[in-house]
Amino acid sequence: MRPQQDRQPARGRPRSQESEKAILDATMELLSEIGFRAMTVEAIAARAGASKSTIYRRWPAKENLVIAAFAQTPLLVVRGRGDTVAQLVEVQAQFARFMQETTLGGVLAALVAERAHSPALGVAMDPLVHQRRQPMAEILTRAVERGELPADIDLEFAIDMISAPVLQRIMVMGLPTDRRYIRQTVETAFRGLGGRVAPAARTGTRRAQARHEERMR
Amino acid sequence: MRPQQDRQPARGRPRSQESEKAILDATMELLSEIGFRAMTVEAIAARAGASKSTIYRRWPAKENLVIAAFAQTPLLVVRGRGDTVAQLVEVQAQFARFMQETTLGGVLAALVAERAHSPALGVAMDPLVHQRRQPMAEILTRAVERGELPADIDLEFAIDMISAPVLQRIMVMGLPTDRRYIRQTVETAFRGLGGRVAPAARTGTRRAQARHEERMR
Amino acid sequence: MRPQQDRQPARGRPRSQESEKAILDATMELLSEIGFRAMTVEAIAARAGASKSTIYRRWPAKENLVIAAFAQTPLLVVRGRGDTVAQLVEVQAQFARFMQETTLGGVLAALVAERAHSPALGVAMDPLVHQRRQPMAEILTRAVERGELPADIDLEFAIDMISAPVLQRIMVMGLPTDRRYIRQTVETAFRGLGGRVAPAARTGTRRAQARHEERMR
Amino acid sequence: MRPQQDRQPARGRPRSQESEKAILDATMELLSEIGFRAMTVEAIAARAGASKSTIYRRWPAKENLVIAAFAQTPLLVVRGRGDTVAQLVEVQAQFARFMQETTLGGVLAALVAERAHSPALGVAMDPLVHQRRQPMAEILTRAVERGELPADIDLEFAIDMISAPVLQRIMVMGLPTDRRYIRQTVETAFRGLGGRVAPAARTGTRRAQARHEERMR
DNA sequence: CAGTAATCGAGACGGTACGTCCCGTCTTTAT
DNA sequence: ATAAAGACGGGACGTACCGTCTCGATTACTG
Repeated sequence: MRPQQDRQPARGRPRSQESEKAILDATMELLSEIGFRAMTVEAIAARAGASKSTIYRRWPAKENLVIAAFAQTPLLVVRGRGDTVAQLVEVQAQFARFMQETTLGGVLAALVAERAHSPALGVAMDPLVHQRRQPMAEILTRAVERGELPADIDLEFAIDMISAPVLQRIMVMGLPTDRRYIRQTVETAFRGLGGRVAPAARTGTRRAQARHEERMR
Repeated sequence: MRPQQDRQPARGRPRSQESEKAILDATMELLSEIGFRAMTVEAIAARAGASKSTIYRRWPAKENLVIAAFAQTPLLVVRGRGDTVAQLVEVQAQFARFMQETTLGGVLAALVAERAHSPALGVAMDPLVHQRRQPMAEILTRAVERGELPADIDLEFAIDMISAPVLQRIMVMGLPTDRRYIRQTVETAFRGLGGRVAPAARTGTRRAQARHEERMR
Repeated sequence: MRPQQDRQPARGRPRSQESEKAILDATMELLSEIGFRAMTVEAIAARAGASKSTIYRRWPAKENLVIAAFAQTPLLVVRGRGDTVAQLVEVQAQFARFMQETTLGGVLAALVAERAHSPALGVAMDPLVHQRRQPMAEILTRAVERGELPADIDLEFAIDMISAPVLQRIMVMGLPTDRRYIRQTVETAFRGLGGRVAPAARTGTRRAQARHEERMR
Repeated sequence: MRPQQDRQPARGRPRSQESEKAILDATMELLSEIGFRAMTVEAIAARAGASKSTIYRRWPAKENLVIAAFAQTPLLVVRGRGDTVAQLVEVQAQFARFMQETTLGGVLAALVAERAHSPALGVAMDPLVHQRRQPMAEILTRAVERGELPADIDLEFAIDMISAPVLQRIMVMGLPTDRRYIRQTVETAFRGLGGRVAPAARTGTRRAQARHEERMR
């Protein structure tokens, strides 16, 4: 994943960065328009104004090309504003918007499906997966420091709990997912993980739980 | 999903039920061995000892064949034993075992990916998705009746919260998933949803939360 | 080279004879129009209204396809009329006309060039080569029987001497070749081989033929 | 055919003569080893230790490169020794040896095939063709002067008759060709052309003809 | 002796055709 | 009417070369 070895001064004609960008852009466009399986390398080359050999010189297969296209999408940005739940909702909402606006939910599913029978693909995808989880890890770490979450919490597990419902709804169920749903999942997971939800963030579900707890006493 | 039944007395040679079974079995085997994309209809026909036309006469395309193969897998069984969390854990564990033993996690991902660009496939898959969620709905309904969960809970949302982490871990992350992880997710989600966890089911995370709550007071 | 084994009653859909003919015809047309190297299998398929797989199912490579196309050209016909030289001229002229009208001289050269590095191609071409020489062998045999040529003549060598100049001029030199040139080569070779050229036929087969027709009345 | 000479004193780095020789040598080697069509410019460059641009700077296409490689082969040498037939046999044998030792028969065929659809190539090849025929023209001219051949003989036609059988056997038929065969063809053609064969040169065929002529009387 | 200019190697570029593979359909004989 | 067999038109695959085009590094002559 390192950019290059910065070794020998690069002999021969250097690879065209314009071509590379055009190819990755065309890939993202076609991915959105017609999906992973229907997308052909020939169509990518045609749209990018490049040749097939230029594509295959860089990426050994369609999967790797798609991963590279994904990798150049903007990272999720963590804004330190708001309480922990609000920050988590923000990150999840960014992700949800990206997946739904570009119909890339299905692409991720396709990559995931391929990975089941191609270990190399798994290795190539790992950095992307962790990149997406990193912002949440930071938010949760700060929450632990502020005493909003148990000190001995398992971060990876916590991220699973918070992110899984949104990912499942978008990618597996293919259903539209709005901010209200995201807030609900984050709050429920946060509470289940032992988090202290700020009173101002209370929502319908929150109130329902409060009523329920009252009855329990 | 059933083929044409209750029709007129069937003219000509009747369709061979042996062939149909052999085709579906071969499909499941090949799905497990080489995955959805690498699997060809010709390979299925060869392994099943059938001809391609026999396959295409029954299912219009590869996706539908795979759905049919999935549809004949055993349903999840709900055993009324144990408390609510134990029952949910049992159902999830059954599902996890099935997905991991047969490497069908990737197949589900492939179907999901295809559905993104094929509405017809979505329609065909819906019954399967709901079938899998039905046992959990029953368990949760009983839990509400016993007062273990808020009366106004959104059942579909609750199922999302409980099932998503396991599905994500198996299908999206491709990681092995044991009963301990399943128990942890179910407990955390159950608690987040306002559920009353039976004392005997306490685990590490549960205790950590207890300690945390103590400190919070 | 045998037509078929006439074995098992041919299961499955039989190969289309129309396709086969269309492919061979398209091959001959393209061969004449643009030559062997410039001719692509895709162009043949397009013109024949067939698919590439239909072509590759029958012939493993372009060379074999071209040989097959050649093989369906009409055989040289020996007419027993006239004296030996006139018959030889007639056969050579038929061949020359065929090679020049269809510009297949270059194709034969291409096949010959390929054969140098492909023994299989040599084997495939052999029958064609001998087919072309057979009529001349018959004419020469009759000439020997009539005492017009030495009894112990080497037939293959004689054919070489008679046919080589015309073949060289058309194929190697690429020059137009008329009946006068053909007559000259045949007479010269025939004389060199010890043939007795009928005195009356010297200035032209034309007069010999006139005499022959007189006798016919 | 000479490159630009007598021009201005040449600015910039001069072309490398070592590269040029290495390229032509590599071309001849590969032609012999794998033939014209299988030979790639990249393979020539690799073997010659040159780059493709160095090749294309000198020759516009593969065909021209091959012609250049041919052009540097040694010319046929005429030795004035022996009678006319012996001299002709010597020249033909030199040519046959060269074609057979280096398997360049096939290369010549490939060039000939290309020329059929590329007039420019024909022009480029012409000097080579005439070079090969020139020694025979000289021998025949001397034979005419000595009265061994008719004074009104057509030189080009005579060369066709003498050289065609050997060329056909080597290049078209791809058969090994020994000195005996060459002598036979030259004698037969020479006799057919009205030549007076020296008594010492008599061979089997010659004697057969003698016997035949005897019977004719 | 510092430019200047053409050549060198390397290798990426847009193309084009290759021969293979599989799709989903069609056509045959046998049951 | 359905079965197995297998040919069909179609179209994408990934590879291999084509002949062209940058690159930085040489290697002469020129001023």
